[in-house]
Amino acid sequence: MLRVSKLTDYATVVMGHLALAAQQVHSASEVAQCTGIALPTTSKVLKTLVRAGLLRSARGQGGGYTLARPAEQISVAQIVRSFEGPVGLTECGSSEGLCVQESVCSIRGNWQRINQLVLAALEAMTLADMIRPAATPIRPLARPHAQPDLIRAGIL
Amino acid sequence: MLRVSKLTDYATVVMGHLALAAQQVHSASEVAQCTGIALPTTSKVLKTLVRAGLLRSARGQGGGYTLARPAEQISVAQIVRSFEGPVGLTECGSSEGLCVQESVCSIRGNWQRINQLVLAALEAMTLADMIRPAATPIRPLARPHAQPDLIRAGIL
DNA sequence: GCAATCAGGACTAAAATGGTCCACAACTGC
DNA sequence: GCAGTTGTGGACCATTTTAGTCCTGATTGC
Repeated sequence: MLRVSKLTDYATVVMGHLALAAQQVHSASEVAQCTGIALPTTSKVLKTLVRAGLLRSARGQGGGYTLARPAEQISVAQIVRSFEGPVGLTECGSSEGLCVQESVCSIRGNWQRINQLVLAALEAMTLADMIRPAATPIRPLARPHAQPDLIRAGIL
Repeated sequence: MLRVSKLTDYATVVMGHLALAAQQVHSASEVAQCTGIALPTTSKVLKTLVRAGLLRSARGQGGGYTLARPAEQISVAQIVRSFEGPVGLTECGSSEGLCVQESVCSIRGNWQRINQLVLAALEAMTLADMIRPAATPIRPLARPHAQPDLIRAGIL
């Protein structure tokens, strides 16, 4: 459904939680409790984020997780990539002989452009933006311009 | 992997094929042959597109499929929606008690904004654009044509 | 040493996806 | 009206992906 996996979704929630108290160390069980995500799953998410370099971890008593960088320097795209791999709406790379016609190939090329737009959207939003209440637009101009598109498309 | 389903991918190829000779009627087998997609699958895709109102069909000898509207009036978003349902990167609607914290809720809200950007990108690209050769194929960043799209969408 | 905590990976269950097939309905041409 | 062609709708199955759990081991602090 053109959707991000649940793990990715959890990851943004988890990262958001850590970002709210960025200076302190959070254990997996604390994060699980505060976010309402089951502990084993939370743990899995945290481990993945460490491997992706977005979190730092410390073992032993008093150990836990902290952001590897300030929230302003962590983009949603980075979080998504940690779980979904390189962002790409179509397979494209793994061609299956579909590209027998130039029409097909032009379509593939154009999918790339769409990819770039999506990627740019994910790149532009930082973790710091995510924990900011949604009502406040990050870029004041974004709203008024996006709205007409939606209306034009008959979605709203 | 934040990707559109294969059926959706096929659909853009199929729609592209029909758009290249929009005035003539294409049978399912002709489309299958020209696109290289297996006939039963092609048929499934075509049926879905008819039900979505993007194609018109005619039965019997000399029957087949044609675009319901000019290619300029068919957006990629409409094609995607036919197969993926309403575009949304996160579940959000089907809340599972994750929204126990305001931090979480702000994150959900911000996901909505990302959704809107993605949607705008899909909305902005029409079928007519898709069959136009991607002038400069597959080069990340700074393409003269992509740039205005990003600005219009409020991303840059 | 012991308890707390993360690390890595195996494993399972459930769901989504892709793909095929069939019986039927509608249309065309003769 | 009949035969052949073409779309319709839905059932069905195999495969892959995803989500989630659990276990064993390593590291750290007291």
